[in-house]
Amino acid sequence: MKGTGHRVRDDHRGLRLFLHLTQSLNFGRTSLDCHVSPATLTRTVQRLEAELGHRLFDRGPRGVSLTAEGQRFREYAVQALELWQAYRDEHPYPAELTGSLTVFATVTACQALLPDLLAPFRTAHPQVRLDLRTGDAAAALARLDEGEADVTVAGIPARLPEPLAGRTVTVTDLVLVTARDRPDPGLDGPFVLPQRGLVREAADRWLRARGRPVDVACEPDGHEALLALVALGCGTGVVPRLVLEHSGVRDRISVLPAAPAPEPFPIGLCVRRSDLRRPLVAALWSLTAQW
Amino acid sequence: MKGTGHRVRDDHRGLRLFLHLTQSLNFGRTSLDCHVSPATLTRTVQRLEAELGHRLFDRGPRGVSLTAEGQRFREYAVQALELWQAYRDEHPYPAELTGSLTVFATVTACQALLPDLLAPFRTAHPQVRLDLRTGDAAAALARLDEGEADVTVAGIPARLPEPLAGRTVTVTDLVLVTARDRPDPGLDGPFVLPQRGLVREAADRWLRARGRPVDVACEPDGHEALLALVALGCGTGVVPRLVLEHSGVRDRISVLPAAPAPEPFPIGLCVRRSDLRRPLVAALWSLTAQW
DNA sequence: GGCGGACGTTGCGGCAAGCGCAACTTTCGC
DNA sequence: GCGAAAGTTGCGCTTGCCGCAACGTCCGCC
Repeated sequence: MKGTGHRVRDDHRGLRLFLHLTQSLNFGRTSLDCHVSPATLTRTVQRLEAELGHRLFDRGPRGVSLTAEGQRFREYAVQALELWQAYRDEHPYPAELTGSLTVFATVTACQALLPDLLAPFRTAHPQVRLDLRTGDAAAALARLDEGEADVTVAGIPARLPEPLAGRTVTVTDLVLVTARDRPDPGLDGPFVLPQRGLVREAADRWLRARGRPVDVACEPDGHEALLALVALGCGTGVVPRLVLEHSGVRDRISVLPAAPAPEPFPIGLCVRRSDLRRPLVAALWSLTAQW
Repeated sequence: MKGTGHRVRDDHRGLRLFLHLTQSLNFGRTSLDCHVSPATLTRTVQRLEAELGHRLFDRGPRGVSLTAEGQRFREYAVQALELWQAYRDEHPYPAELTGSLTVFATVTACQALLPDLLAPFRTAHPQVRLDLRTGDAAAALARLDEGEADVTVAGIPARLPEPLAGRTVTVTDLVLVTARDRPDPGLDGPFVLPQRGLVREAADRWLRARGRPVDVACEPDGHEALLALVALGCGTGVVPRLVLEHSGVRDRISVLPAAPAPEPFPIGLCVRRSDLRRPLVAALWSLTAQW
């Protein structure tokens, strides 16, 4: 599959992209954070500029900056979205929705995010049966594809496979951890890394950027297993900070200062785009706060 | 050519259709006034309702009525459009646009509408050369098709050919007229009707609705010619009220009371949809008030 | 001084959103 | 009962918008 056309109408996506860009002032950054291709972002802004008849950004070689017209349009965009949100807050999806929704989440997400994240939806639609499955973050997107889950809550890659829509709910960062009561293996000691998945990829990038040979001592499957090995002194581990903070073994682990700041690690909701039409999914989507 | 897909992005069309419908409470009426097919209107409302998760209208056999949620959404729609309009008023298309625009208008439109209609555009963009052509209303749309005009100001049919976009600027009604100083030929006397065009079609419908045999005395080409014949006492004429009011011979003509109220006659702007992307056309479009 | 990477833009292919036409259902009036 | 009127729906078609990948440009770095 190559391109997709617009899948589901979202009248405000252009405004949201624009607003994010006014803050990041960096096309690549916004493109990653909002899970759209750079081409789409460029064209979305071009389209806005054509409709308005004004340039919104000055693209200098030294980065982009907001023009005066862009600033005024930013005010409009903020107000328009607030107006919409006010309407949505007052008139959410009708209660008494029934049916069931299958949510797939990582263990960490269950502990750290799910309660707060789903509370508004649960309050509004107590009749809806929520089936919650847990598992490896790497399996989350596959579950969506296979139709075995309607929503996932997990780390999400910057670029999603095409039929999916993602929304970042929070960001954490990766931390390097060692056993607290063991001699410090340091940043050159053996590493304990996840076998696969987003954390592994991010860890690989980070380690490669340091340019030193890496000794991988073991590659457990799952964050809890990884932390257990680290607590046992098997080496230096890499995990999202959020995982560490909610771990049962956090008392036995300490965080190493990381030389180049590790990249932020986005965690969010993911659904099939086509499902945004289903009332249940749309209700959940609209009842979860935008990051 | 059958369907068209959406031609030019107009984020607010759905809201405008919805608002018109809240006032007419009649799908057919709104469909005609806004120049969209009944199917499109139905589906636009259905789409809104699906996105919101609420029914906006109750479709009873006895006509449609706004639901409570519809009323609240109406407030939102009004505010959203006002916000947008406020932005547009403050930041119209940039001045210093140059180039030329060919406007085609009927004689009546030139006299009655053009000055007020184009004043804001002229003020904002004095550099733009305006080529004004006049002619038969029936020829207006053909001129657009052939690319010989960029904009027309004329009576517009309820259903436009596909590649065109129309906007009603004002409405007038048809009136029956006779020579003031002649014996009244009455409503059964000979008629003077335009040879073709929208007025002829509307006149035919009106006459047919009365169900009496019609004696057409002459079929001049153009409203001014028609009024001249009427002033000469050739028979009873049918013209838009606006034409009569701006005619040079209006002193010699009097209006007959019409038995069934004649249908309103919309007059407006018309452009090629694809041209809404061109800065000049877009500027003109955005600087003309919505009816 | 050339080479590589970061950053934004553009050519291209493709999917599906959304349009109008026409047929259909339901309701009301004569 | 039959026909007109009003809204909905099946259908085919166009085209807007998406992502991919190639491209141009500018910077820093050895």
